Amino acid sequence: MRKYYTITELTREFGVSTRTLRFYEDEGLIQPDRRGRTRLFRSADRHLIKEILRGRRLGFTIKEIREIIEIYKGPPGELGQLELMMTRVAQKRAQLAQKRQDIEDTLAELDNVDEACLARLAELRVGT
Amino acid sequence: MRKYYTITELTREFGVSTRTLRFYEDEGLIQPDRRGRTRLFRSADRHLIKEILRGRRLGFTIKEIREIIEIYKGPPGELGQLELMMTRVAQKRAQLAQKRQDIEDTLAELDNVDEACLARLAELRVGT
DNA sequence: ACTTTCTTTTACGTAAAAGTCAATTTTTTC
DNA sequence: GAAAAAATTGACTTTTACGTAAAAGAAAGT
Repeated sequence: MRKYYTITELTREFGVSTRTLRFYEDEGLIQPDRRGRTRLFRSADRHLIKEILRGRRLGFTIKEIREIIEIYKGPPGELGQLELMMTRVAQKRAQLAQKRQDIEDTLAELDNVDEACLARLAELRVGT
Repeated sequence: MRKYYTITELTREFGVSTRTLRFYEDEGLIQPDRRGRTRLFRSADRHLIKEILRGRRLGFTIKEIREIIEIYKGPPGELGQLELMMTRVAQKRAQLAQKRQDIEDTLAELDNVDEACLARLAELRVGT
């Protein structure tokens, strides 16, 4: 485990710009250390960035991503808090289930297209 | 099967605004008929709207959604075309696979959170 | 016919999520 | 310790995906 990552190391690893990481910091999604004014990212930050980008790929907004991250941070002690948390988890799970269904549906349609293509290819080979 | 849907029927069914549907028309994603200047949507359009919204939920851009739709429209005859098409299908499939993986990963993390919550709840019941 | 409710076009506005540019530090390297 | 390379901040711009408002043309109920 390394101690710190520089900003450019991470931009290269994840294919994002420094502006993007700075933006995520402004949004409170990550809190890199500072040495003077220079940002020093720990592996916790690196992991968070991974999660942010995952959320982004899934079409979650920054706000939604923040919600998810706050869930991870989360389980404090109190009972009411815990119930709230579990409600949130259930909501996110539902959103993800919807997305998964959307993916299955889309894949199914692509399967059809693929089959149609293959059928047409077969016809061509026989010589329509 | 009904012949036509009005724009507001569809906005209500899908929970989108008229502006949104007109925007999709401007973008060439749907092509409703016209009686005079009034739009008349057929079930083909209705189906396309479903697909557009599915893509939207998955975080695809309009451009990407258009690509998918054009794939569906597609299999013309020619060989080169078919190969291109199958390449595109493969690409979309890869994107969807990535998203699916992202979903599984996120769900796994939510499972952890859930377990942590349950464990803490159990502690509380015993009386920490 | 009259009012109400829809619908259309045109055009400007906006929020989210960065990109870009410029002007400084800061850090690194020789 | 000076020059080069990397990082920072702040401001402005851009793109996407619509929102909103205005003005006017149809449709439908009464």
